[in-house]
Amino acid sequence: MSPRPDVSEERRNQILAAASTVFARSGFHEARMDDIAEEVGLSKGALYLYYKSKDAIIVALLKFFFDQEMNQLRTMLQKRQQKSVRQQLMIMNHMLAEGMKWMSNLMPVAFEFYAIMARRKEVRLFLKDYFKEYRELLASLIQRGIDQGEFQPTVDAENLAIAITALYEGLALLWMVDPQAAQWEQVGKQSLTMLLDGISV
Amino acid sequence: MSPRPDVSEERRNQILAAASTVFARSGFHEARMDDIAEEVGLSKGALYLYYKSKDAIIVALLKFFFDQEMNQLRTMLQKRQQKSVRQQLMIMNHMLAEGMKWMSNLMPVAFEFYAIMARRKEVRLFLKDYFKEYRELLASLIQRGIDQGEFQPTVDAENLAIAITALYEGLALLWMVDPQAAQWEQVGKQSLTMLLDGISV
Amino acid sequence: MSPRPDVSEERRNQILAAASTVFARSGFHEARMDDIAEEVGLSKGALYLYYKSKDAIIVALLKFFFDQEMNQLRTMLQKRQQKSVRQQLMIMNHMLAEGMKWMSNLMPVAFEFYAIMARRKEVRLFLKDYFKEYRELLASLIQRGIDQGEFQPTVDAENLAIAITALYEGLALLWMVDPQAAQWEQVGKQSLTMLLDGISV
Amino acid sequence: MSPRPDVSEERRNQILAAASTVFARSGFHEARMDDIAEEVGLSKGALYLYYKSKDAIIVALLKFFFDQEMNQLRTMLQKRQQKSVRQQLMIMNHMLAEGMKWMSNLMPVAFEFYAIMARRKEVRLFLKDYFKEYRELLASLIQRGIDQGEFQPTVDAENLAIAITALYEGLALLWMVDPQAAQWEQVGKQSLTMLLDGISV
DNA sequence: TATGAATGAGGGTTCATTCAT
DNA sequence: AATGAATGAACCCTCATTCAT
Repeated sequence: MSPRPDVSEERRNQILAAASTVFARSGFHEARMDDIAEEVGLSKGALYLYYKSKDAIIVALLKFFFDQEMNQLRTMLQKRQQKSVRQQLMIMNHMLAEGMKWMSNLMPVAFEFYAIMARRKEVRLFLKDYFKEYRELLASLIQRGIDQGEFQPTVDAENLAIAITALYEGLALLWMVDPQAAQWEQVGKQSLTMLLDGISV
Repeated sequence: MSPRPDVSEERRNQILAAASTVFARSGFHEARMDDIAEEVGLSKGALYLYYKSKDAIIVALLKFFFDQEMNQLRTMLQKRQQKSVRQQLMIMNHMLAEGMKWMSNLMPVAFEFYAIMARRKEVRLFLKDYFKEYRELLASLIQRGIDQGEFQPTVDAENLAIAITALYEGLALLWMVDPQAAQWEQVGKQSLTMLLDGISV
Repeated sequence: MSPRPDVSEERRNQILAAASTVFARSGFHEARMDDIAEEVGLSKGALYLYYKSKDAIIVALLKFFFDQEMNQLRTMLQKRQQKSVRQQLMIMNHMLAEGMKWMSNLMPVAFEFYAIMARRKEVRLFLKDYFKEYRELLASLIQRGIDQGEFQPTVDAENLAIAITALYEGLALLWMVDPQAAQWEQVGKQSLTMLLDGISV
Repeated sequence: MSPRPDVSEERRNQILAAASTVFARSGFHEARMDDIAEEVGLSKGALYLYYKSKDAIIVALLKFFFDQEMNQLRTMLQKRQQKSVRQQLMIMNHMLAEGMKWMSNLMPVAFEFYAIMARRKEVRLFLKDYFKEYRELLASLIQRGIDQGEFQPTVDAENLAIAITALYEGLALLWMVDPQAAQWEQVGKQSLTMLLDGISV
C-alpha cells in the first residue's frame, strides 16, 4: 500500500550486522561510529536515525545476538524428540561445536557483553533472563530423561542444566584462549559422557 | 639505614591495588587515570613514574591477578595430599567457592581480560600459559586418581581437567549474571560428583 | 549547482592563514590549537578534519610560505627583462624591501622554520629545494648579465647568486633584530652596488 | 681560604655546556630538564640551585654563546693589524670558515635564538647589542681601510659592515640548509673580493 | 649542596553526537 | 531519509618545578 515501503527495520538490521562485524574486529570501545557507518554503507549521521546512540546499538546487538543463540538452542531441542535425551545432548554438542566454527569471530563480542554487564544493569538483566531460559530449556530436557527412566530420579535437573551451561560457556572461553587445546567437540562429548554416566540408570 | 628506602615496589603494588579497585568499579575504559590516582592517594603524574601508561597498568594487573589465582590453586593442591583425589577436588570446590565470595567484585575484571584478549596478543598469550598450567595441575591430580585406582584407567585426564576448568569458569560467569541462581558450591559439588561418579571404579 | 559546494580547499587555506597569524604571534610551540581554531573561527575539532595534526599544519604552512616567496621572485624576474641585469637587481631589491614591510610580522615564522630544520629532515629537504631554485633563478639572471657583456666573463654566477641570497637572508635577520639599524632598501642597494661594481665591465 | 671553594661558577658553566649540547641535539622545546641534568651528571633538582628555570638557562646560554662569538671576532681583529684591511678580512673569512666546522652542531641553537627573539624582548635586546657591537667592530676596521687609502673615501663603512654581517649570517643559514651547496670559505672569499673590488681605490 | 619523588597544570588529539542542508 | 561538516567535552600523557630529606 505505502508507496515507499518501510525500510526502517531492514536498515536497523543492516546496522546491527555491520556493528557486529566491527565490534568483533575492534571491540566496543575501539569501534568507531565511523567504522560502523562505513561497514554498513551509510553516513555516520544516518546511524542516528535508527539508533539513538552507540550504546543503543550495543544493547540492540545484545538482544539480537543472544536471541539468535536462544533460537538455535530451541531449534536443537525441538528436533529429534524421538531420540533418547543422551543422544539429543550429544547432537546438541555436535551442533554447538559446528556453530562455534561459524561464530568464532563473534565470540569476543559475547565476552564484551559479559565484561560490561557488571556495570550495566540492563545488560545484566537481559543476560539473566537469557541464561534463565537457557537453563530451563535444558532442565526440561533433562527432566524428560528422568521421566523416561533414562536418568536416575534423584538427579537435580536444574543443577545439571546449570552445569552443562557453565561447561559450554567455559569451553567457549578456553577455545578463545587456545583453539588448539580445547578441542570443543571432543571435550564436550567426553564431559557429557562422564556427567551422564554418573547419573544414568 | 638509608634515609630514603626504595618505595618503588611498594608504590607499584599500591597502584595495582588501586587500579584493581577502580577497574572493578568502572571497567578498563571508563576508569580514568585520575580515578586510580585518587584511589591510591597519589597524583596522576606519579602513576607515570611507576607505569609507563594506563595500558601498562592493565597488563601488570593481568599478571598480578592470574598469578594470585594460580598460587591459590597450587596451594590447594599441595595440601592434604593424603586424601583421595575425589576428596581433594571437593575441598578445592569448597575453597573456590569461598574465594569467590572474597573476589566477587574483582570478577568483572577477569572478564574484561577475557574480552580484550581477542585483540591483544600479549594478553592472549599470557592467558594461554595460565590456562595451560591450570589444566596441567588438574590433569596431574586426576592422573594420580587414575594411578591410585580411584578412577577408571580409560579416563583422559587432560580432557577431564579441561572440563573442570571450563565448568568453574562458566560457573563464575553464571554467578556474575545471577548470584542467586548459580549456587556455586552446591552446583560445583553436584557437577563434580556426577563427573566423578561417571568415571569412578 | 550542488547544494553544498566543497569548502575543503577554502577551509584549509583559512586554517593556514589563521595559523600563520597565530604562529607569528606566539611561535610554533606556544601557539595552541585552540588559538588557531579561535583565529579561524572554527572549533578545535574542525582543524583535525583538514589537518592531521598541529605538525601537519606547520609543514603545510612551510610550503605555503616559501612557495609564495618563490612566486614573488619568479614574478620579479619575469618582468622588465628588457632592462639591464643591474637595473633588474635593483628593482628586485626595491620589491623585496617593499615585501618586507608587508611580511614583517611573518618573518619570525620563517626563522622558526630555520630553527627546526636541523631536526626535521622534511623541513630541511624542502628548504634545500627552495634555496636551490632561488639560487638557480638568480644565477641564470646573472649569467644573462655575463652573456650580455654587462658583467665580467670570469664571474662565477652560482657563487654570486649564493652571496646575494645570503645577503638578503642576513638582512632579514638583522632587520628583525633592529629595524632601525638595517635600513633594508638602502643597505641592499649599496651592497648590490658594491658587488656589481666589483664585477662590472 | 674557605675550606670548600665556591664551585657555583664552575657548576653554572658545566650546566651551560651540557645545555648547549642538549639544545643543539633536541632544540629548546624538546630538550628536557632531565636531559640536561643527565648530560651534566647532576640531578634535575640541582639544576634549580644554579638556574631559576629552564628559561634562565636559555638566556644564560644566549649570553654565553654570543659572547664567545664576539670574543672570536675581537681576537681576529686585534691580530695582524699590520696587514691591509682586505687581507685582514680575508683572514677573518678563513677563520670564520674554520669556526663553522667546529661550531656546526651549535648553529641550530643560534637559529633557535633568532626564532624566539620576536617574542622575547630580552633576547631581542641582547641580540641588538650583539649585532651593534659586531657592526661597529667591522665598521671601524673598514674605516681604517678608508683612512689608510685602501678603500674609496665615499664608502659608507657602517653599511658595508651591515652587509658583511648579513652575508655571513646568511651563509650560515644556507650552510645549514645544504652544506654541499654553500662552500663557505670559497663563497665568502669571492663575495668579499667582489665587494672590495667595487670599493677599492 | 644535592637528590629524586611528587606534583598538577596544560595541551594535542579523539570521537560520539548534532544539525543545517 | 540522508549527509557530513562541525562541535566540544573528555582524557591520556608530559614535564617544568617544588620540596622533604
